[in-house]
Amino acid sequence: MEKIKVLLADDHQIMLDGLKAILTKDRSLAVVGTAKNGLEVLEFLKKEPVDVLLLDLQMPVMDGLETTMHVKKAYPEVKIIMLTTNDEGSIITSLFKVGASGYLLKNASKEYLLKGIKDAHEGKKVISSHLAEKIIESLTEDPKPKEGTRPMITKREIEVLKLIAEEYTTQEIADQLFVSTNTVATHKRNLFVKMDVKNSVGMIKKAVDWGLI
Amino acid sequence: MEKIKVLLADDHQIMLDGLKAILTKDRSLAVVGTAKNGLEVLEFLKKEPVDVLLLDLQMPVMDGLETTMHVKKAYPEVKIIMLTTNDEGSIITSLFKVGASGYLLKNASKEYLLKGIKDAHEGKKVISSHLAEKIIESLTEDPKPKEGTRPMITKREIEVLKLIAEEYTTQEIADQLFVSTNTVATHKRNLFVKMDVKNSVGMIKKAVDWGLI
DNA sequence: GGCTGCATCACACAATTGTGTGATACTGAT
DNA sequence: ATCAGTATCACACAATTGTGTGATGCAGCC
Repeated sequence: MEKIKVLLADDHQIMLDGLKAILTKDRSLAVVGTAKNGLEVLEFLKKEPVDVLLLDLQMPVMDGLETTMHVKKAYPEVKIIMLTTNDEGSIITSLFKVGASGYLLKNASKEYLLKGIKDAHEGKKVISSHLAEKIIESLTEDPKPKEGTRPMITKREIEVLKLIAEEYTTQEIADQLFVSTNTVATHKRNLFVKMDVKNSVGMIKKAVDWGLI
Repeated sequence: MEKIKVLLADDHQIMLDGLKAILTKDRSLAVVGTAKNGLEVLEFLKKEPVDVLLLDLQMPVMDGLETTMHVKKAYPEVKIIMLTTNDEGSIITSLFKVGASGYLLKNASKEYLLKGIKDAHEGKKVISSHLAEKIIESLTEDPKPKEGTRPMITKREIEVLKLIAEEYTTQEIADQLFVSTNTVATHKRNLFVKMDVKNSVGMIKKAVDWGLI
């Protein structure tokens, strides 16, 4: 099988040497070059094809994120794995949005790194488990923590809410829930008060905002 | 050190036996009981404390998600790891929202499972790497791939649309735009047709979806 | 100069939504 | 046992929304 062509980019020479030492030990990989910043990466790509790009997030001149955007635009087939020391987390999602294939901590094990490169080359996304955790947490945490005391909305009210969002009339909702229109109207008015809105339109907007529907 | 008290819940006896066999081999864990559904889990918790709960997602009577909610409400300190055969992905986020600590595939390795239990016990979140990947992808994918085929909406209509979204009545909108209520009503009905909705609620939902407001 | 799309308005009427007020019954927690 | 919250319903009435139909003026376009 063809060797996977890897390009390394990091502003620290020691890091480059270390990575190179690790990667060249693996028969299926070939380190075809190194770069000290994003510009050098782009220069290199003009001359030679690359399969996987290992990119340090923190670099002078052109950092990892910016480099990723440029590279992905000009050479979409190149897989990019970002390396970082500290897991800032906040930029992770934007990183994947611009097309990165992976995001690993520099202290990842040798095996994990090698596996990551191969997985990325096959089109998979790779992340350190620490980072996975971080993402889950950011996914879990309420985007609006200001109103921790968000009014409590009951199960039945949610049902009504969802049906309203689906453009059903009060009558239709009543039929579906096997209750009278009066009941539905009551649920609605309670929702209006709880959510502090004037009408169904405001309610549905806020419900979307709150992730209720 | 105190052993980690683990409760297993799965509707298949074989699974319970298998898990028990694996877990009891680890000195730091103690399987304190098993349950066949969510109700049995709640029953057990009434009598005996548990550190970590291994929960099958698919169960009769009371499934994993529902059980998690109940358990977390009554015993918030209990860590819950969900086990599943197929990775549906869609419910992952809601799972973590209700307080689960982990989500693992049943075919996870023994080591991974044991590590997961210990990590969860320490308050970490654990997920199978497959699932992490899934999440990343769903996070990355563009939610609006077909913008071009949208009906053309005029400047004036957008103005009306935004004011509707802000809970103004037709009368108020007419006043703000210095036109008659009839005009506003006409804009509205044109919007209904163009956006293919039945009422203002549907319109605002779609408008949010389309990024119009 | 004619066509099309946009914005404007009118009038009438049906349908739906929103409000005020009060009532009953069940459940879970104190 | 009492109390708070939920869910249910009634009735009446005001306000608002949605619909059907038709009309005018104005711009930009071929």
